[in-house]
Amino acid sequence: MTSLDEQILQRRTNLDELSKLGLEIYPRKFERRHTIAELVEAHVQRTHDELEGDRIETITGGRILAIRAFGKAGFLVLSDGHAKIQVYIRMDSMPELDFKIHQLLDFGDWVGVEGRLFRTKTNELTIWASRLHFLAKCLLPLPEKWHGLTDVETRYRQRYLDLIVNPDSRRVFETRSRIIAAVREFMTARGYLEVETPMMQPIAGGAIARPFVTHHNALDMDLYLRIAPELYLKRLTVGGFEKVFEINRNFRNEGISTQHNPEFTMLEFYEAYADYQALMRMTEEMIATVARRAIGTEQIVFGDHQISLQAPFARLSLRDAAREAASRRLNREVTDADLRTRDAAAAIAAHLALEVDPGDGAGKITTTIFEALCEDRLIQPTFVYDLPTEVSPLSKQKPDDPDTVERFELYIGGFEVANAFSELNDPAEQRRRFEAQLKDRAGGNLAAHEMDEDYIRALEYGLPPTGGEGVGVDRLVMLLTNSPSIRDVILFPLMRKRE
RNA sequence: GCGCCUGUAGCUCAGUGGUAGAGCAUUCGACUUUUAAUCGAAUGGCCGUUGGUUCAAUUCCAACCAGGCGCACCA
Repeated sequence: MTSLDEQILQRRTNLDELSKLGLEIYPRKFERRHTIAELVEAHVQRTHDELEGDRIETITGGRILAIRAFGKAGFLVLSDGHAKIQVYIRMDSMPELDFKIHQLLDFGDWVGVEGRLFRTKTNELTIWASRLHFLAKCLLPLPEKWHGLTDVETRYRQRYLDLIVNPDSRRVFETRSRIIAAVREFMTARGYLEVETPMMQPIAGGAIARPFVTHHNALDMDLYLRIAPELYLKRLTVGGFEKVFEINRNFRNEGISTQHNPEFTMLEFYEAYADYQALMRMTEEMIATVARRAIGTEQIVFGDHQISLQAPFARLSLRDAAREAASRRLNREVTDADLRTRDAAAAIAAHLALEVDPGDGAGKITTTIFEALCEDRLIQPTFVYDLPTEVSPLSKQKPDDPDTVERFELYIGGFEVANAFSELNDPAEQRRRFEAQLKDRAGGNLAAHEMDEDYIRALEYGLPPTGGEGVGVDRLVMLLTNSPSIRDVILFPLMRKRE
């Protein structure tokens, strides 16, 4: 028999023995007078003498995280997830039955306790148990108390174990919840309406990415899991909702990395009458505000870096960034004209040993140069603005420069956190952009945008000047919780199936 | 998809071409204020899977499975 089998058998035997004592081994409810967190918060400052004077009686419950038994007495450590408290068990302080229950408990079981608060010799806040109630059995052995669970695969596949034994992991997800609440509060306070748009879409639009395909049986229709809510949210702006936002999942059928999970959470919002400059100001305020509310500071530590999220953030044009980085790297002057000429840009990329597709134009190549040379160096929050039109099928061009759009990406910690632009609202130009994407698609780029006739029709009804933005919520959580991998901030990241 | 690394007890980790090791956990014994409780004893292994080399493989080699990191794709 293996150690695992043996330990499971022992726990089952203990459960059988509990049953033989006449207990309901899966009781239906237990009424707590206080949670453990409430007890700790209310009494952690109280001294031994104060507690003896007050005689505070409580009824509480939790999972057993430690058992230290010695003969006719012992200690349990109970957790309610937020806080821990010690319980003192004495044979002569409780009914015989309750003490027998104590002898059949295993690490991980759920119990309820009645008793009085006191402080031990070592000054630990403790419940002196007068009753012990069995609530549920943990039939499988838990990871070790001291080293905890470090195997990342088990942490992701069996997140419940991670949450039981690794308080830091639990804290990440509590912070995640606060971050999302703070974002929602920020948007709502600014008069934004929260909406939900389709996750299953007949045309996967609003981003450049490969979608997941699914099928509706009754309609016998293929559908795509959305890669972005963008085109639907802008339809709402056409419909007269001037400020809308959605916080929800997007699905992109692409590689997995420390910064990419196939499903990820995005805040996306649209504001009529705003342009990308207004969105930059709003974004830096939002990120600073959310950081303050969720973690209490704008100064964060991310890996080896100290990052200040205090507004205003740096601003850098993409062409300038690419030009300067390429000039430095090649040790010669690269001009703006070089980056705007296909052949010159391609030659520069070649010198930089960057791969360029034959179909890539000057704008795409400039973006490639930027991504290779600049992206991971943008540690402090930086708006990279004025992107090439070629890589921005839904953004509005600059009035004096049709090759450039009013768009920015926000970089923090070396990766992209947000992407925003003045929305293209000219239906004729939008049709031309879609057609360019179709050409790209015909050339084999499965991520290129499809034609969306209904979206063009919506624009024909009139989209007011509008600014729109997407914020990668998971990445924001990574930054604010100092998590190096997106999987550390997603409760159940996608894993390969295992038999 | 490519490259590098990892997989040994429930957990955390050592280790070796010749019958497999520790700590915690588990079991038994002692113990009525411990807190990584302590003390004594014991149990627990298809060394990821399948092949190959070898007298002999957990160890060397290959493929596969799973994971991590990097690249690519992208947010």
